[in-house]
Amino acid sequence: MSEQREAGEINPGGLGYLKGIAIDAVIFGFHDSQLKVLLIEYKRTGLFALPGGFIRELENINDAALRVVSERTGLDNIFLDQFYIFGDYSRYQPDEFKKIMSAGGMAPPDGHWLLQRFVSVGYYALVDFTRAKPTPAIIFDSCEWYDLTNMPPLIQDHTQIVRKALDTLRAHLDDKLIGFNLLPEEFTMGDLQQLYETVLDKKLLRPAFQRKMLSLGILERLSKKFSGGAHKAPYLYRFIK
Amino acid sequence: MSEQREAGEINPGGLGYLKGIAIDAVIFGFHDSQLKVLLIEYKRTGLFALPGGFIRELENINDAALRVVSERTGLDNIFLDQFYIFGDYSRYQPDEFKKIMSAGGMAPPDGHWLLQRFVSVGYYALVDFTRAKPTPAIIFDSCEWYDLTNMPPLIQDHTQIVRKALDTLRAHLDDKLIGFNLLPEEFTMGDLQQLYETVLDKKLLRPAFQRKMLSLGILERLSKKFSGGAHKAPYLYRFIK
DNA sequence: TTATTATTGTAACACAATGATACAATAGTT
DNA sequence: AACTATTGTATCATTGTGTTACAATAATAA
Repeated sequence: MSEQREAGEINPGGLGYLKGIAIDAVIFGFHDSQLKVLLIEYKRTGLFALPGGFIRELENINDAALRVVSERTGLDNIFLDQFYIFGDYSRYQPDEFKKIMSAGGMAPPDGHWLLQRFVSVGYYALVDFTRAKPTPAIIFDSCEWYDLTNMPPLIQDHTQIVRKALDTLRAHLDDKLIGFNLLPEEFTMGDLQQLYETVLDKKLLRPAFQRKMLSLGILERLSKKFSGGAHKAPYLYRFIK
Repeated sequence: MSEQREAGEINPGGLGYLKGIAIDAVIFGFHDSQLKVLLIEYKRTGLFALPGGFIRELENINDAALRVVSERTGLDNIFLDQFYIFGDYSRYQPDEFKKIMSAGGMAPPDGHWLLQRFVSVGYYALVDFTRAKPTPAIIFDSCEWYDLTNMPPLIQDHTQIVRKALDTLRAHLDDKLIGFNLLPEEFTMGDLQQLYETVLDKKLLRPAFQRKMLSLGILERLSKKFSGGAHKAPYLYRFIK
């Protein structure tokens, strides 16, 4: 990241990047029975946004998205899925970006490539909260986790992008079996159920949930046990694949 | 379409269109127990491709896709869904497009905007085969239906785009109840089952299929009957919504 | 050591959904 | 009026899920 140009960095010339296309990443984490989203704050603006970036001229879009998520979380081998492209003309709000660039110490001319209309490719990522290391870029004041239920207002249509990402996550949670990407390597059945209940925002019946999960044949019981409170200790599980 | 510039038309200056982004539409039809795809053939090239187009500077991407499908089929109120954006660098094959433009009577300079790298937003449409009127643009030799199982080779990655569209259609057929968009207004339970069997490429049990469909409460029995062969006549149904 | 307590793992039953077979009800044809 | 192919649906078996119940712990307290 030292020599190489960062995705979040504003490149005055736009050299080396595709114009008119950006990537926005909804990076989900799970902690304390809460779904979290990683948000960045542009320097000296108080404006919050999804981590994003641009696509290099020789780069696949999916690789650019991996790069963006990797730069913000420090993680590789991430679950990442492209879920929608946001291409309404009404997204085009150059004033907001002008403010961001000005606060960043640039006086962008009106025809600047970053002030033209942009289309955003939306990706959502599922990461292990305990392993992610939120990392701001130079032009950010911060890069931190926020409760999904307690996000600050976001620039542009980023709030709707988060909303659509959540809808997609919910729809895919069961049939694509992607939930475990949000958990650490080892976890209890209770952890897994809490994750499902949080994502789907509804209570599930414990016996049915356990039966279903075990019947899928994707869980390895580690025969180890927890040491916790005054009660029977749960088994730890690991996803096999 | 006379005054207004067509989406399929090659615009030498690229004025009025977003650069670097195109739309490709996989337009599905259903006829004779076969899934059909609408393909165009570029003039004097023998090159087949998906109907596509570009996005006007003031146009929403979804509207551009509607326009493309409408121009090729003559239909409005179409079921249309954006399913993926194809953004690999390896898609960039300027020679193929150079050939198309040359055959169209243009000698494109090397820096021409249509010879730059493009990203394609993939849409799939479900239309009533009996109502669609395939309509070529000026630069096409033809615009016709092809059996999904018997398509000519397509330019670029268009065959993969069709493949991914079909995967998406299969995944959504049941849970989004979109199949009826491929049928005419009135149809028999047998028609509907044949459609499902063709799309999913597997046999279904007649009693179970009928029970399931009727239990959904989305079918209106028209109490009319067919006059066909030497057997009991089936009811006609219509989707209600 | 032995109760106590909270929680886990799973058995057991009810109910719903689906797979599969059977058969009566036709719309023609012979 | 008998025959034939197909439709509509009843029926039963099987599977999956919702729900209740309870034995098996892992600490803590007596």
